Amino acid sequence: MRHLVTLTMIRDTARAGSIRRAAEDMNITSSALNRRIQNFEEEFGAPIFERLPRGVRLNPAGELLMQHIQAQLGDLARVRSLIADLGGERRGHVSIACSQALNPVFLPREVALYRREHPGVTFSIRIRDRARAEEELSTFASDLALVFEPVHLVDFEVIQATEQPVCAVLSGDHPLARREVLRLRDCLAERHIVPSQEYGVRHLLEKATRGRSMSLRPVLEADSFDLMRQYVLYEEVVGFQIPIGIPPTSRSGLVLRPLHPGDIDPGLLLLGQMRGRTLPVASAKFAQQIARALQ
Amino acid sequence: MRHLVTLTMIRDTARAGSIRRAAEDMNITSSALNRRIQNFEEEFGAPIFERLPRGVRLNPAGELLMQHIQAQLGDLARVRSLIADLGGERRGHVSIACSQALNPVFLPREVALYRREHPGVTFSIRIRDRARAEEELSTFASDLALVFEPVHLVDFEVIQATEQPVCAVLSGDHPLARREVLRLRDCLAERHIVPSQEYGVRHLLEKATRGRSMSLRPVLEADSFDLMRQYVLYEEVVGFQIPIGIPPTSRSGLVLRPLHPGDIDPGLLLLGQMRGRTLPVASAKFAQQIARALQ
DNA sequence: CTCACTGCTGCAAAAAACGCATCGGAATGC
DNA sequence: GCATTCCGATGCGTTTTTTGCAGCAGTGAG
Repeated sequence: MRHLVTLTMIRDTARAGSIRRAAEDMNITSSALNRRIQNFEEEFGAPIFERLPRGVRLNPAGELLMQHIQAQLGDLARVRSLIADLGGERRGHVSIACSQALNPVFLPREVALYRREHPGVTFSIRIRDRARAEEELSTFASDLALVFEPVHLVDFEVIQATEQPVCAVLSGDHPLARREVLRLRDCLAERHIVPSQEYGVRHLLEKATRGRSMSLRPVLEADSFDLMRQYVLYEEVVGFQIPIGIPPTSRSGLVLRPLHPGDIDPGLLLLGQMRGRTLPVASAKFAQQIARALQ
Repeated sequence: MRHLVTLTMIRDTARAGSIRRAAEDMNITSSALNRRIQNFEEEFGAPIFERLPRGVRLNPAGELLMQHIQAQLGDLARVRSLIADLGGERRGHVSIACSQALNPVFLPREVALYRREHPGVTFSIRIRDRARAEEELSTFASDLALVFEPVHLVDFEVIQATEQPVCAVLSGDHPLARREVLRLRDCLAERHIVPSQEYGVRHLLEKATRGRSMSLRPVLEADSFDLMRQYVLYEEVVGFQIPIGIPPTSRSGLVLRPLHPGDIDPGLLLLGQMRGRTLPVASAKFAQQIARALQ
């Protein structure tokens, strides 16, 4: 889109933090980019960049303009998607930021299901921790976010919510695996492994232990749920995850046991979008499908 | 804004209904405009105009695009207004579409009041009947609409509502002027004048007479409330208007008498904006002021 | 100090947009 | 039924805009 090049250049320059660097990235000379920016500022009536000795940075006006640019780009994508849709092509692109837990089962299944109906639709999936996932929405980098226990819900408009209780993950050989329901205290008495700070499961675990003469003493702390799932097969430890992230009961030797209700609060898995935004058709339809699946 | 010229040209072409005519209006040759449109359609990936033997017309895709263009232009105006505001200049522009009734007193007073505080803010006021006023909102031609008894409230987001009873307007010499409260039946027994079809007052009058053995037999039907106010001073007739449109009781010889409650429903004077839209600062502040004044 | 890196600017070349004249087609007037 | 009128499209030469190149001045790190 010819009329948007200046705007996207401004956006990329702001991201790169320097005109020269940005120019290099987009394979033009810095002078060309510099002039574009200067001309834009002149007709815009106000400077949008602060000139620093080490590069440029958006000033407050620029920040405002940047929001406008993002919104414009997003809306244009939405319009194109709508138009493709009325042509009966059902093309489009869905970008979604989601927690790691959705990785192994849920998301692959849902995406495949959707693409079976609409082969013209493409996807980008970005695995992000809950804070970053919300950021993705407000920068228009993703249309949707599917997060476990989001942090600050401003600008996050909930489309669908489901409770997900924290469960213990262990090997079938583990002594605790014989019981149907586990107490959190018993789990923590064993050797255990927990996700790192930025994840919702960890947050809920800390909330559950705080002020109850229990404490987390993990033998392993990791930011990969997949790794932790594998690890319980190698050492006799207890892991913690939410059911949606566990592959179907198979011969993997992995066992999932609910924790006693009352020992730990269930968390919320939320599907959401940027508040007030109108999503492209493809994204909106996919959101509907996921919402149904979550119920 | 250089990057918007193609978009505004497309908009104006759609309005003009023909490339040649539009090109003439904007003082360029038709070939230049034609090429712009062709190039845009090519990179957009779909035609947006239907080529007719007598000109062009937007196709469905074009209609969608047009909404996008309007939204973009509106949002850019909002951003500029925000930026001007953070510079402490308090500049901006307010465009408002309103019923004729607000003409003589209310709007001039409120605009003057606002401009006393913020001399940098300019106004456009468009007098429109209620249907057109709502149209203005959805085409982004006006930020605000202040209308008496709007027609179809979709896309019309009410900011403030006030009841306005229909009153009789007559000369001080008129026989009915001696009574404090008038019956509608008595008024219609006299020679009377009414606004034309498109106005809310007329609508309420017809609603009040329908099926009650009363009927409107106006000696004069006009689309100017000002004219009708003047006319009652020249002939012994009864006019109908809402209080907000009547100049303060003065030596004009004009008398305002309420109609008996129950004879006719009061109408609603509504201040509204395009649903879901974020208004520029100046318009939002002015809307607040008007909302207070209406209470 | 040197060095590296920044944004900025004169000038010529390349690219894009424009005006002019004209074509073919479809509705309108007589 | 034919001339007229109005429409969008297009080839071509000219004008305007954008770009690349090279070099400038300023700033901070080592």
